[in-house]
Amino acid sequence: MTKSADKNGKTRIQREKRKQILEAALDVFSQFGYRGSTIDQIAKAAGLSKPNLLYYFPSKDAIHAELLSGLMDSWLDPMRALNAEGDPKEEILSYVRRKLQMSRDFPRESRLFANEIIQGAPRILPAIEGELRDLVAEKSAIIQGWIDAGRIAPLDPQHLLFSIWSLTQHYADFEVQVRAIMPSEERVYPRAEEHLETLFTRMLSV
Amino acid sequence: MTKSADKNGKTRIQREKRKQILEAALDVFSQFGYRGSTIDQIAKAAGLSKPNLLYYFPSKDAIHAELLSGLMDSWLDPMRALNAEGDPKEEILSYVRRKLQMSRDFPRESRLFANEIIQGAPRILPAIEGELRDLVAEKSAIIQGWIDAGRIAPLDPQHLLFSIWSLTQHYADFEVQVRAIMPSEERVYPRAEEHLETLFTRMLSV
DNA sequence: CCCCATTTTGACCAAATGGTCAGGATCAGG
DNA sequence: CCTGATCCTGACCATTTGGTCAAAATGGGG
Repeated sequence: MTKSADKNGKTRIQREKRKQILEAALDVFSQFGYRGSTIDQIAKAAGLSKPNLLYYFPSKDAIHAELLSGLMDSWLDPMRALNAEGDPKEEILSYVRRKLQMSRDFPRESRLFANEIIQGAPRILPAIEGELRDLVAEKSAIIQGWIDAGRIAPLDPQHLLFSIWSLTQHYADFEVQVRAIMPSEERVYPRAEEHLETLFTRMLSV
Repeated sequence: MTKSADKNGKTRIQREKRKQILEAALDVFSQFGYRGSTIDQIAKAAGLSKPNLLYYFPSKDAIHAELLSGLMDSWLDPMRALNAEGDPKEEILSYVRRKLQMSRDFPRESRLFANEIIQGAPRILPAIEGELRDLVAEKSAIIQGWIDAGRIAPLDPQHLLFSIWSLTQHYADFEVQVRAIMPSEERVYPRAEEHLETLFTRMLSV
């Protein structure tokens, strides 16, 4: 009890290796989806043997579940920050910018999520029908309030949110396609940000 | 030579069964991705035994390849129809409407494509870097021409095309999420069409 | 209804996959 | 530097998977 089981219930090695494994698993799962990925692949990517990996996680499923559960929360953060008290147009534009930043900085997470949804969300449907749904309801109401007050142009708040998601996540999820079409363009994201700023500015102007 | 090998080089049964198989494979591949799908799954969905399926197609890969190659072409059709001679705003809006219709009528095809791209487009990268890239270049030039003529508001033509793709395909690829958030809403697509019409109208107005 | 081409099947195979286990290597506190 | 806990490995196992094959069933033109 003295040497092991520190405050976290884990040793230093456990913390390090678990992080390594999750990092590798993110690489693999985000590219091949759950069923298309193998424990061996993940183990190799993490620099471990398969039995060694299974010493840290009980199963393939457990790794995937841990990744997803950690993801959902941070994924919703940019939307949570949407503040009813702020300036409507600026609030929405900030949300778009934050979301685009996440596509740029965490494309693997975006693809992991996309894979899960496309395949019918077998593992996170509850979270979508719960947390996400509630959050959407809350923020839709705020946006509707802005519209009713004549502070932004009228539109469907829920579809506005869908538009924000699809426009921003596209750059991460379909990165290969984007790059194939603008190969020389190093600065995809700055241009994308400009474009989306233009788009939403025009769209929201009364 | 008399009884078999009609004009198509295939018998009636071959034509029927191959169609059945492709139909079933579309169901399965679009949901689980290539690596996540099994021949047995497809065979069962098509009402055949595995060896019987393999009598009609030489391998799992061949089925997938045939689906994808057939897809690429029809996928680009709506963009091909974009006509430099037409009214700019109406041309773009028609393109959006056609693309949204495809999401509504062929969601499995959309997801098959999305799966392929997310996973790095291992099988259709050439087509993307070829046909698609050329078509984008061509249509971007047309749009740029409209902008230069002051007929639509200025914006980045390539990113405009990305926006059209992402906004419309989202309703097919993330259908589960959309439905989870608007479960009561039977009329997702009519509303989506209205929303996108509003969005692009505002965006393109000088 | 005969006969050959076409279609279908069950049995089979090698490789891959998720997971287990006993024992050996290593680490760190005393 | 000893000792028990932690960490790691090779060997192993059952199941799944992509694919083959010989032989049986079926079909349809003559």
